[in-house]
Amino acid sequence: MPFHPVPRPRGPKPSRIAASQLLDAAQAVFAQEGLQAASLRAIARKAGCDPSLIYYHFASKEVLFQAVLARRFPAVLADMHLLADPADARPTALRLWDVLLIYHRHLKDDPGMRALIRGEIVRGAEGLSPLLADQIRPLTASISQVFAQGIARGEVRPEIQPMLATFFLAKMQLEILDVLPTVLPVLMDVPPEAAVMTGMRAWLDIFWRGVALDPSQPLPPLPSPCD
Amino acid sequence: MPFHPVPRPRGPKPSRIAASQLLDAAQAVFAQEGLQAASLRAIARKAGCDPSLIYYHFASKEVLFQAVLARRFPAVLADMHLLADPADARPTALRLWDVLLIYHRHLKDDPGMRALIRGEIVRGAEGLSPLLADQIRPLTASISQVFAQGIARGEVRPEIQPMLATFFLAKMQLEILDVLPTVLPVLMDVPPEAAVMTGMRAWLDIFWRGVALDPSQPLPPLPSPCD
DNA sequence: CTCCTATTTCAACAGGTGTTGAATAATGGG
DNA sequence: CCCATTATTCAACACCTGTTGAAATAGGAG
Repeated sequence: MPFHPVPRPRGPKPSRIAASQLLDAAQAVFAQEGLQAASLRAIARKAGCDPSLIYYHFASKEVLFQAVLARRFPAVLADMHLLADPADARPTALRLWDVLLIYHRHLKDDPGMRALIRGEIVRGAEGLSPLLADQIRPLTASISQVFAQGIARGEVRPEIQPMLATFFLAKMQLEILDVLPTVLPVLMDVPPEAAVMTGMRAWLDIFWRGVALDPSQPLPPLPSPCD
Repeated sequence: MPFHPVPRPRGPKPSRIAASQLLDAAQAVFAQEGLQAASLRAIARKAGCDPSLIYYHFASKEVLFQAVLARRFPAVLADMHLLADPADARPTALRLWDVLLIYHRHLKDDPGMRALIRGEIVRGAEGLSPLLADQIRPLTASISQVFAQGIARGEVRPEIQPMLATFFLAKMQLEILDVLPTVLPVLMDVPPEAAVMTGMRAWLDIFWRGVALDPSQPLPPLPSPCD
């Protein structure tokens, strides 16, 4: 004889769980575990619902993952697209600084998203790359245009491959954002709260000299994001 | 009534499986799947034995993984230590290229190892497992010495912080090794088998110009690892 | 030949995984 | 008030995981 001590009520709870809440939970778990290791049960637990509910909103784990990405990317993409405007006559170094700032602005409050992007990029091409690639491609294209325009304006060495330079600049930015606050205070005499800005400037300082047609010219003054 | 069609013989096979063979198989599987995703059954299958046999030689999956690492790390450390010899009078750019080559030589076949190092570094300085920290610290110290010697010899800009430069150089190297073969063929017209070398050279080209006292001087010819 | 020990396998455990189909409850419209 | 739709849960499936205890075997020692 089966014993059901407290047959909890089925059906919708008083407070419904919106798809956005599921996305929040999914993002958090995906960020910590990665796509492969993250379990739907853990996501459901975090969202406070049954794993099956996920299948009501999303066709599969993979679709859920893609939905998490699709929620954040358009805003970053829009900013980056704006930056690539050919009419923008500011020095290329300054525009590249803006690239870093855009990354920082959109991802600083979202360590989950950073870990997610980083993890999935690193985790290898086979499984998930196609999903992520479709979102990332237009983004890197915009940055690449800034380099191409820099070459045309005689500010960037013509041997520089815009796409490759984009890859180096963006990848490093993505990788160091998380660790700067813990690493920089150890490496240099920098308080943790200033570590991100200091580290980003130091990185652009080296990178820009490596890419500029005239590296003897110092970086222009770089505005802080609060300006 | 259970039916045992062919009760295969138990006991040792004609050719015994040494612990080193298990380590080989484990390394191969860990390399392809990573620590978490690799299954003992897959390792056993590769080694041609039963999963239980692993427990005869190693206490757990984690112990097996550590044994795989312990086999690799000392060699990297020794190479890097040799490179930091102050008597080494070669151009600093060439020595930095050697840093990249050492990383590449020792880690190219071992994404599991790379993933572990990367993960531990991201997790922050204090969270680093003591075993790994003790092995990484002298490694970064060696690279840092090369930068310091470069400054002393008037080849590297004196403003460059050796530890910070080490951080940028080594972190990027660690991060791009995995993705170059899949990313570079897309970004540039480079076949996958040449992607790693091409990408490493391009990265050092930019980085060295960013760090050098006289960036107008081009990189010296960089030997391939086969030389 | 006999026994012992090191090595190897088998079978099972307890738990986790993505996924599905049916059942159920709340909600809103007619 | 009823009824259809929507949101949610339950229970189960088939499979995979790390791990363990006992059984079995081969080879060498006596």
